[in-house]
Amino acid sequence: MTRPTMEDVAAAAGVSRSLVSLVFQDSPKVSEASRSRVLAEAERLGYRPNVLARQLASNRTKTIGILLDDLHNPYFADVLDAFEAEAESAGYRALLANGRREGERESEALRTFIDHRVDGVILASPRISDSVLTSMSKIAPLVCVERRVDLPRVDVVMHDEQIGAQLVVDHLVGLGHRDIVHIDGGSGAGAAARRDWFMQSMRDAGLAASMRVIGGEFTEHAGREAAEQLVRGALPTAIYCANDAVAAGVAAVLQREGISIPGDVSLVGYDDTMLAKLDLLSLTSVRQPLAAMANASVELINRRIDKPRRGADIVDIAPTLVTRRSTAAPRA
Amino acid sequence: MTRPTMEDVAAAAGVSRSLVSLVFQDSPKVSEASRSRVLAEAERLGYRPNVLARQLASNRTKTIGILLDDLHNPYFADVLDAFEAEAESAGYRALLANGRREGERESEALRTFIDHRVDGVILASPRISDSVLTSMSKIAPLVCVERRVDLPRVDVVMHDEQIGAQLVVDHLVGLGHRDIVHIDGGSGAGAAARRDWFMQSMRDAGLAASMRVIGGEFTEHAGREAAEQLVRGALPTAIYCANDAVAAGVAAVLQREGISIPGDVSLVGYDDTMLAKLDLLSLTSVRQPLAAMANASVELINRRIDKPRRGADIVDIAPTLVTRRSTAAPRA
DNA sequence: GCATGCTATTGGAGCGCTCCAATTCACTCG
DNA sequence: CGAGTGAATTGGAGCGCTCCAATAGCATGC
Repeated sequence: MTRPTMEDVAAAAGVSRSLVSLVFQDSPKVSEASRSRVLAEAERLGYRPNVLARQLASNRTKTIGILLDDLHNPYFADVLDAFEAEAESAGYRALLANGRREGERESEALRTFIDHRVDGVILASPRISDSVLTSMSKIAPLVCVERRVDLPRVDVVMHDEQIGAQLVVDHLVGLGHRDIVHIDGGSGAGAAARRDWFMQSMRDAGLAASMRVIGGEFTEHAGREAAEQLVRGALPTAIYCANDAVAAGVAAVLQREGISIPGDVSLVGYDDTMLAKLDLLSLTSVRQPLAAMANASVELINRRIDKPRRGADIVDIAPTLVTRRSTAAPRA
Repeated sequence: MTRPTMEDVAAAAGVSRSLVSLVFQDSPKVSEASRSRVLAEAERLGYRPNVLARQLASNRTKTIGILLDDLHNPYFADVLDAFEAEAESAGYRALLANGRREGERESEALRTFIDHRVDGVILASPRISDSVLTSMSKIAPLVCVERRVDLPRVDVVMHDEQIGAQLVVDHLVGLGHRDIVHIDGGSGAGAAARRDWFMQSMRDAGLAASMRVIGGEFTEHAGREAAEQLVRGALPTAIYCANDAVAAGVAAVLQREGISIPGDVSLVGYDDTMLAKLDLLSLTSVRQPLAAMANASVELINRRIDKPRRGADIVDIAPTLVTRRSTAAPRA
C-alpha cells in the first residue's frame, strides 16, 4: 500500500521532480512532449498527488468548509446543494460538517475546519457564540448565512424577510383572506424578524385589527400544539407558519379534525423544503434564493481573502413565493 | 493572518520543538512542569497544531470518509448520525461527502477522500462502479453499507432484509390481513432483495395466493403512481412500501380518494425516516439497526488497516419494526 | 567512584510537495 | 560568431510537523 510520489514519476519519465510538479499544476510553460510523457508515466504508476503535501507547501488549500446546523432538516440539504455547487464552480473543494443543532458541536467542527487550513468557512444558521466567531474570524474568513451577527470581521448573507412576509400577506389578501394567523418560531434564529415583518405587512394592508400571532418553535410538534389551540378557539381563514415543519404539524391536526385545506383554512409555510413538495401536503411556501445566497457567500470569502481587514458586509437577497394547493380563496 | 508554529511555542516556553510535539501527542513521558508551561504558552499565542503537517509527517490521518448517496433523503441523515458518532468514539474524525445520486459524482468524492489520505472510507448505498471500487480498494480500506458487492477486498455491511420482510408480514398477518400488496423499489439498490423476501415470507405464511407486487421506485412519485393503479382496481387491506417516501405518495392518493388509513387500508414503510414520524403520516416502518451497522463498519476498517489483504467480509444485522397509527386490524 | 538504569529532553532527518532563482538550450540578430 | 532572448527545465530550500536515535541529568547499587 505504499504509493508512488512525484519523485517516482519524475524518475520514470526521466525528468526532474519540479517538472512533474509543474505538469500537475497545469503550468503553461511545460512543453507538450514533457507533459504527455509525465502524464503517461503517472497514469501507468497510478500516481495521485498528495493533497496534504501540496497544501502544506503551497499554504493554500483551495477548500472551503460548509457548516450545516441540522442535516435532519431537509432545508439544509437544499442549502448544501446550492453552496456546494457554487463553491465548486469557483474552484473550491467543499468540506462538510454537521452541527447537530448544538453550539458546542458547531464550535468543534469550526475548529476542525480551521485546523485543516480551509481558505474560508460558510456557516449556515449557526448557533456558535459570538466570542468563538470573533476569535476564529481572525484566523480565517467567515460568512454567516441566515444569522445576522454584528461582528467587525464576519460577513453576513441573509434572505430578505421583509419581502418574504409581503409575498405571503399579498398572496393571502389577494385571495380574499383577512383573518390571518402567524405561528412563529419562538426564540429560534430569525423567528423575531419573520414575526415582525408579518405584523408590519398586515398593518400595511390595513389588517392590523384582524392579525394574530401564536408563539411556537421551528418544529412539527410546535405546529401541532399551536393548531390544537386554534381549533379549540376561533379558526382563522389562513395560517402562515414560521416554516414547513410547523405547517406539517398544523396540517396533521386539521386533518384529524376534519378541517379541509384549503377549503376551510389556507396554509402557508416557509423554506420550500421537500415537505412542502410532498403531494400529501402540497404546501404554498416561501423559497429562499439559495443559489444567489451561495454566490454572494463565496464572493464575500474571496473578497476577504484579498482584503482580510475589511469591515463586515451584509447582503440581503429577495425570496420568492411558490404557490401550491394549500392556499385558495376563503369560503364565501 | 500568519499563525504561530510549534517552533514559536517552543521558543516561548524555552524548550525544544520535539518536546512541544510530545505534549500535543499527549505523550506520558513529558514532565508535568513542562507540559503545563507548554500548554500555557500555546494558549497564550493562540497556537493550534497544523493538521496537514502532522498528517504528512505521521502518514496517518486518523480520519475516515463517509460518502452518502443523497442528503435529500432523510434516511441518510440518520445514517450519518450513527456513523459519525461511531467514527468519533473510535478516535476518528469524519469527513463527509454528498454523492447526489450519481455514480460519477460519487467516484469523484471517493477520489477526493483518497487524495486526502483518509484511513478508510464508508460508502452508504453507493452507486459507484465495481471497477472504480476495485481499484480504490487497493489504496484504502473500503466498506460498502447496504450494497452487496462481491469484490475481493471490499467489506460489506447490510441489514437483514429477510428479517425485515418477516417482521412486516408477521405484523400484518397477526392483525388479520391476508390481502397484502408490496410496492417495490424497481431497479434501485436493494429493491430486488426486499421484494423477494416479501414473497418468501408470504409463502411461508401460506399466503402465496393472495400476495401481489407492483413495480415502483424509491420515490414519492412512484408511490402515487402505484396507488392510482390500486384505487382503480382491487384495493388490498394492506400495502407494504419499499420505503417511507413511497408510502408518503400512497398516503397522498388514498387521502384524496377518501380512503382511510388504517381504517380501510393499513400502510407500512421502510427505513423509519422522519417522514414516518410525521404526525400527518404516523407510519409503521422498519428501522434499520444503524448504530450496530456503524459499529461493524468501523470495526471492519480497523481490521483491514491491520490486515490489508484479508478476504472480504459480509456482515448482516437484524432490523426492528416500529409500529405507529398507520396499521390496524382490517375492517371485519 | 563508577557502571547501570531510569526518565526527560533534544537535534536532525524526512514526509511529498511548491516555489524561486538559477541554468540550459536552442534561436535570432547585428 | 558572440551577445542576447525567451522558453523549458532543474536544484534546493522550506512548509510544520513526527519520529528516532542520541544525550543529559540524576538517583541507585556495589
